[in-house]
Order: sequence, then C-alpha cells, then structure tokens
Amino acid sequence: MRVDVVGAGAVELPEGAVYADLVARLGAEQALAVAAGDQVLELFRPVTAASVRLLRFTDAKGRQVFRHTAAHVLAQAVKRLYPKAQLAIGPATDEGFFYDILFPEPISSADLAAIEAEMARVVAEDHPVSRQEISRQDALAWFTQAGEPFKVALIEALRDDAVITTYRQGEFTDLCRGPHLARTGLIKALRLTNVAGAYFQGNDQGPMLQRVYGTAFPSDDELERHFFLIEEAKRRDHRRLGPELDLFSFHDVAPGFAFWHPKGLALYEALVGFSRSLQQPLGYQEVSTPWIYKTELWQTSGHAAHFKDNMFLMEAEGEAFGVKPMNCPGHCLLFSETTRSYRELPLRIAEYGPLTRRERSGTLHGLLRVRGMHQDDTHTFLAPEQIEEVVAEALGLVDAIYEAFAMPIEIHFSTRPADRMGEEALWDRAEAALEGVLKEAGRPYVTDPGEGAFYGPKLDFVATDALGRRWQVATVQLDFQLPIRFDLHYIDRDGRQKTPVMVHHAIMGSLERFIGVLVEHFAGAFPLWLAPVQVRLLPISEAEHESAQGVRATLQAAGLRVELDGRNEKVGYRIRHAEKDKVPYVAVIGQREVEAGTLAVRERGGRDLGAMPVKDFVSELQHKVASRWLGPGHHAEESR
RNA sequence: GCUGACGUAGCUCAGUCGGUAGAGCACCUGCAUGGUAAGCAGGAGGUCCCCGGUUCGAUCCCGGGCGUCAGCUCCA
Repeated sequence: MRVDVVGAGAVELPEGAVYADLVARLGAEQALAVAAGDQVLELFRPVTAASVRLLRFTDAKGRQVFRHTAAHVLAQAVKRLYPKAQLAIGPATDEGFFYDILFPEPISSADLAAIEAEMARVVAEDHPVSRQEISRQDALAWFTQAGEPFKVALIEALRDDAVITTYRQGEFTDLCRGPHLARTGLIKALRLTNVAGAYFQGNDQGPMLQRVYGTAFPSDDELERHFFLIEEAKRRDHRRLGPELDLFSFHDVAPGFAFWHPKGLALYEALVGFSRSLQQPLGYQEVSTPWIYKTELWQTSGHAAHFKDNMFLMEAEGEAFGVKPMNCPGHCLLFSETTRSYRELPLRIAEYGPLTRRERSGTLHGLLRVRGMHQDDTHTFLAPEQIEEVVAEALGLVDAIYEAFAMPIEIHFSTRPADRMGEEALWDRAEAALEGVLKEAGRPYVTDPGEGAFYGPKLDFVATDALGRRWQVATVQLDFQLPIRFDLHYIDRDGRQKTPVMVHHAIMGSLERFIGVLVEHFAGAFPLWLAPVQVRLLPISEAEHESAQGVRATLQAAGLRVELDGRNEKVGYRIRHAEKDKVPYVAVIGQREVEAGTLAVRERGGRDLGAMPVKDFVSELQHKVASRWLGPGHHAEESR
C-alpha cells in the first residue's frame, strides 16, 4: 500500500503495517504521531489513511500528544503512591499538562517531588501504550469496580453513539479518547510545577479536586529553556516592577484600584495622548459623562438584568444608584439630547474617564484585573450602511496602535452569548456585518462562539508580547440593541426617523491592563516616548549644579521629562541608580561640558554617545519622541 | 465568590520550640568634590495585617475578618 507523506513524498508499505513502520522507513525519529486530515493517530495504529502528515514536538498537535501522555504518566504515578486517589480529567495545555485528582487526603506542593520521582520510574520502565475500544457497559463496569466515580460520570455524559476508548500503559488503564505517544519512555524531561484547586467540570457546588500541574519536553535543554522564560516573566512581573519603578501601588483598603504615582501617570498620559492623536483626526469628540446613575438608567440599558453582579450598587435618600461599569448608556443619553440629522453620522464620541466593575475578589490581579479602570472608550452612532466603514476604521486604529509597540495582533470574532437581549434577526445581521468586514479586509481570524457581549457580537484582539505571551486587549463591538432600548433616532435624508447602530470600541482596552502588559512587554525599560523620566542629569560635583539646573530648564521647556540627580554620591553610583530606574538617557555634566555647552550622553544599557551640544541633544530626543522610536534597547533586555 | 498557601522596616527576606525583633538594599547625616553600574562612617525607621480567645505573658497557638498569591469561574 502507498501512503503520501506531506513533505516527504510517497512511501510503499506492506499490508498490516503500522505508522511506526512508516516513520522508521523515513528515518523520522522525532515524529510522535501522524495527522490524517483532522484526525491525529498514534504510531501504533495500523496504516489506513492515504495521506498523512508527521507530527513532531514542534507542532502544536504533536506537543499535545506528548504532554497528554505525560498527564497519564502523572496519573499512573499517583495511583501507585495513592491507590485510593480518584482521577477526573488530565489534558495537555499550551504550556504543559495537568490532572484533576481527588486525593484521600489533600496533598501539598511538598508531595510533588515524590510523585515526580515515581513518574521518572514510569518513564524509565518505558511502557508501550495501547488503545482499546470498549462497550459502554464494560466501561461503566470497569471504572465502577476500579473506584473511579468521576470516570463513570464522564462515561455517562457521553453520547449514546460515542466510541469509548481506554488507554493502557503497564498496570495503568485510563478512560481517554487519546491520542497518545507509543511509549512512555519518550518523555525525557518532565517537572511538576504546582498544585491548585479545581472543580470537577467547573461546578463549584461539587467537590473541590486538586489540579496537579506539570510540563514535559523531549529534552532537558528544552525544559530548562521553558523555566528560564518563566523566570524572565517573573523578573518582568508588573506587580513587582511597577512599585519598584514608582509607577503605581495598591493599598489593602482599595482592592482592585490603583494609585497612580507621578511617574505612572506620565506614562498613562503619554498613552492617552497617543490615543487622542489618532482618534481626533478621525472626528472623535471627547466628552465626560456622569459616573453614578439611578437604577432606572441601568434598567433601560439592560445592565440591571445582565451586568448587575459586576456593578457597585448603592443607595442614597431611599433611591438606588449604580456606578458605571461602561460609558455606553451615558453616551446614548448624550446622543438623544437633541434631534440628530443623518448629516451628523457617524457621530463619534470618546471618553477616557473612570469605570468601576465589581470583579470577584479572587479574580483581581495587579493591573491586569482591576475594579477601577479607564478605557480609551468610544461610541460611534451610525447609519446601518456605515457599519463597514466604521468597523474598518477601528481595525486601522488597532493596527496603528499595536504596530507602535511591535506587538502582533490576533483577531477573535465572538458571537452571541447564551445570556443576551434582542431579536435573533438583529443578531444575525450584526454578526454577518462584523464577519463581512473581516472577510472584506482579508484578515485572518478565529471564531469564538458564545463569547459576545450581551448586547452584540464583537471582535476581540489578542496581542503577543516580547516573551510570546498573549493578552486580550482591544475590543470592537457592534450593537443594534442599545439604540432601540434608548429609543434613539436620527432624521434621515428622506425626512423619516430612523434608528442608528452603535459601534463600541476600546483599542488599548483598559489603560490599567494595557500599562500592566506594557511593563512586562518592555521589562520596565520603556521606549523614550513613554519613559516617565526621559533624561537624568548628572552633575559630577557641586560646581556644576547651577549649570545642570539651567540645562534642566532648557530640556523641560523643550517638553522633555527630566530629573536632576545632584546627590552627594560618585558618578558610578548615580549611573547605577539611573540604570536600575531604567532611564533612557543619562546626561553627565562636568567641568568640560560646562565650558563647552555640551552634555556627555549615555544611553540606557551602557552605550556612550559622547559629548554633544545641548541643542543637538534636545532636537534628537524630540525627533525620537515624535516618531515614537522604540529604543533604546527594546527587546528582551537582560535584567541585572 | 470557591479551594489552598501566605501576611515581620519603603523593598527582598531572616527570626522568636510563647518572654514585644534582625540583615541587605533604599532613605537621612557627616567626611571624601568625584568622569560612566555600589567610596567611607554613622543614623533613623516596626501596631510583626486587623479583631477576639487561650495564657502570668501572643508577632508566634486557636477562631473570625481583611488583603495578597496560585488556581477554578469570569473578563478590558
């Protein structure tokens, strides 16, 4: 029989061959499984497909097979050490794998070493993995007798016509749909990382299981690199760097709300300035609207029915109020203030003011998940035929902003959620319009069914940072509902009243979250245009203080953010501090510079630019700020 | 919100088997007036998260609360 192998041509195999034979014939030792269309098959399966693709660890699907088997090795080791432990589910994740287990007595992270050692034995024993198809009755009987109630529940939840399979390695058998590696011995490097709580099937009414996390690689080197990246992420953690760089802080009495220090606010203002510089030319008009409204408004908007659990509610003089979690209802009131003409559309409104959301306490996470935030929020009121134009414009904003930070963007199209309002026909129209714009622009995207907002479908944008981590940031939402609920109208060309459509968008999203992401993306070493302190002046001795103050005034007048470090310390000491504070430029002023009217400039990271006239320094920096230059030293800078 | 762990100086952390605490960095002062990542010496700084309980005595043990962290769920 002939099998086509993608990238390797056709291979002739004897009848009854398995995929492992195919791999051996090709000398492709690194292949972990094969893909035939959408199906991933183990190497021990008989060859049936006419065309296959080899899956290695470098393929996401190959990696998944590898780590899925690692999860089984974990389960096998656990059952050896804790025979009474009950297994739930154990999938691969992007970073590794986990297994949800109900232990007879809860274990702690101190127990992981023993489990890891037993896993190493399972790997060393190099068990072949095999697959069995099994009837529902047999499966139920087997797992009931084995004392695995979660497996029994999983089987009971399967559809009647489902093919039930088990996988066996050594003495261990697990309910599993696969696919798996052919042998446990392929898992050369693995480590358990932590243990945390998790509910069976996400049900917080059920028992709390323990989720044991780990990761696995084909070699020790790759495992080490993985943990190096994790360490690097820890060094960049905005919750550590933010307070260290004096950008922001949190206080126990205001959980989820940041204190913005002067330096953090400088960064914040630079970002808002950037947003304004892009949106104002497109016609966005900035407003400020109330932040507390009577419940009546939230009933009109639908927030009372769909978002109440995420709002801070209060009572005053016997009347119920809610603090705004979004600007849209206020902007709708603003729109309805006067009679609007089609000539005003699209009417673009922007607001950078505070929003408050009652996030559940356990979900708060530094700046990345807060209760008090500010968005680069806009609402555009438009005629239905303008949807494409306005959404395309928003796409342009997303591109402009994320390009400025060298962050690639991925688009997610989120469709109607279960908890929603409005007629299905309008949802059909809204979804078709959004998807149409993406297709028209030829942009790749993934569809997230059921992830839309309660008032409309949306485009969510996921940015990738310098460490390859992904962050949900921008959102563009289409909304046919609020204009109806607020009874909004405009007078069209034909003199008739018509209902506008709304587009909501926040390109940086929450500025809090965005700054948190940027701190980690840049490891706190911001490009010049964002840096809270752009230049630090460093007079060598007291004799140059007066001159340094003059230079400071000059730089400040030129719009640069400057600090003067005139402390009674040696130059080396103050340079060290400037580096730790990640200031882009240090300008040293000694006797020579005073006499020549120059500055001895040092770039962050250690590059000495030599002496240059103050004027030249100013104009060079102004140019770099205006062009939003990403330097100095942007990518993956080593922290020391 | 749920499960678990943690909460000591501005930061990172030590310590007290129950007798009210210490280091490094940061900060302040003095000496040294200095040339590109730590000069020398000294000083100040604490409600050991909060409230109760046990105890002659609690930062330490117990209970409750708050906060943080790791997850679950949710999300900009």
